[in-house]
Amino acid sequence: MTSKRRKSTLKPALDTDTAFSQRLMHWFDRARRDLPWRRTRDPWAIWVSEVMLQQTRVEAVRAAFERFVARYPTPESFANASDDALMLAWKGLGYYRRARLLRDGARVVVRDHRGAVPQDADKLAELPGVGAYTRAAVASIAFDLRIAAVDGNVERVLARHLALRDDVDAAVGKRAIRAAADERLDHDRPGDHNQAMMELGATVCTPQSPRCDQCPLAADCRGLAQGIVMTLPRKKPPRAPTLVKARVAVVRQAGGVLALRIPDGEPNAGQWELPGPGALVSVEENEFSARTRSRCRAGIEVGPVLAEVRHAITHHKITVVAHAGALRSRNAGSLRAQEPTDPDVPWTTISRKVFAAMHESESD
DNA sequence: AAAACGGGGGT
DNA sequence: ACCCCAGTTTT
Repeated sequence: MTSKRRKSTLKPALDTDTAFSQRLMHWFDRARRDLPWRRTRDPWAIWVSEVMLQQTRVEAVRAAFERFVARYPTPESFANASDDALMLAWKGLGYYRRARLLRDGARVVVRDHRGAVPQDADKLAELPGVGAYTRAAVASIAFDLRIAAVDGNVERVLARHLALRDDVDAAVGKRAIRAAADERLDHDRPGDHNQAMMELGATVCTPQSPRCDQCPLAADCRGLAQGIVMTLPRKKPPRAPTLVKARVAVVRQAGGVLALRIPDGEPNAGQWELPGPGALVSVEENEFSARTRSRCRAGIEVGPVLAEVRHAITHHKITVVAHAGALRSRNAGSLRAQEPTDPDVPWTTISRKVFAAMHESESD
C-alpha cells in the first residue's frame, strides 16, 4: 500500500483537518455514552445540562438533570422559581451560585426573547451565566451552529496534540488553543464534534494517565511524539492558600439548632449556616460574641468545642471550630431554629460537615 | 490529608 | 490581567 499522505502543499490544512475530524467522529460514534441530555435537542435542556456538567461528574448529573427538567421544563418555569425551590432543585450539585445565574439567564430569556432560548450565538453570550464555553456548547449542540467549544478537556487535548508549550491561561496560549479548535471543527457535525472532543478529554486524554494507545488522534499527536504529554497543558502555578480559622456556635432550640440565612452578597447567599462571624473570617474565641452579634443580631456565648472540620474554597483553607453555644439576647435576631437532618433545609456544606463530625463523636 | 480540577463574572 | 466565587474526586 502506498501512503495516502499527500506531499502537495496546496491544501494541507484542509487535508489534515478532515482526517482529524473523521478519526474523531469515527471514535465518538463508537464510544459515545447514552446520556439523557444527548436524547434531546431542546436548547433549554441542553443549557441546563451544560451548566450542571461544568461542576459535576456525569454520573451525578444524570439523576439531577432528569429531575430538574421534569420540574422546570422551560426557561419561564425556572425564572419563576423561588430561592428555596432553586436550592432544592440544585441539591447535591453544589455551586449554587451557578443555579442563580441560570435563573438570571432564564429571566432574560423570558423578558427579551419571549421565553425561547435565542438561536443566535451573540444573543446567547449576552445571557447571564453564559460565557464563551456555554455559548458554544448550546449553539452547536442545540442549533448546529459552527462554533468550537473549548472547556478544560478540549484545552488539554489540543495542547497535547499541538505540543503547545505556552501557558494555556495566558493570552498567547489561549489564542493558540482557540485557533486550533476553530481549525479542527467539523462543519458538518459541530455539536457532535464538540461533544467528542470533550468526551475524548474526559475518558482517553485524561490529566493523569492518558490512554494514548486508545486515542484516535495519536497518529499525529505532537505531544506524544515528543514525549511531553504528561507535562501538558502548562499552567501557571496556583497561588498559596490563605489559612482561616472560623468558628460557629451550635445552639439547640425547639428541636433543632439556631441558623442564619446567609445574606445576599455573601458567598453561599440564601443557604443556611450555623451562627458565627462567617466562614471566611478568622476569630479567636473571645471575639466570637461581638463579631456574631453584628451579623446575626443576636447575642451568643460560646462554650466547649464540639467538633472541628476542614473545608477548602478557592485559595482558602478553612478550619471550622464548632462550639456549644447559648443564646444570651432577649430574642434570636436574624436566627431561626432549623432541623439539621431536614433534607429541605439548604445547609451549607460546612454546616453539614459539622453535623456529621458531631454525630461521629457522639457515637464513639 | 493534599492535590487536582474549571467556567463565569467583575474590576 | 487580575481576583473572586465554590465544591467533588483522585492520589
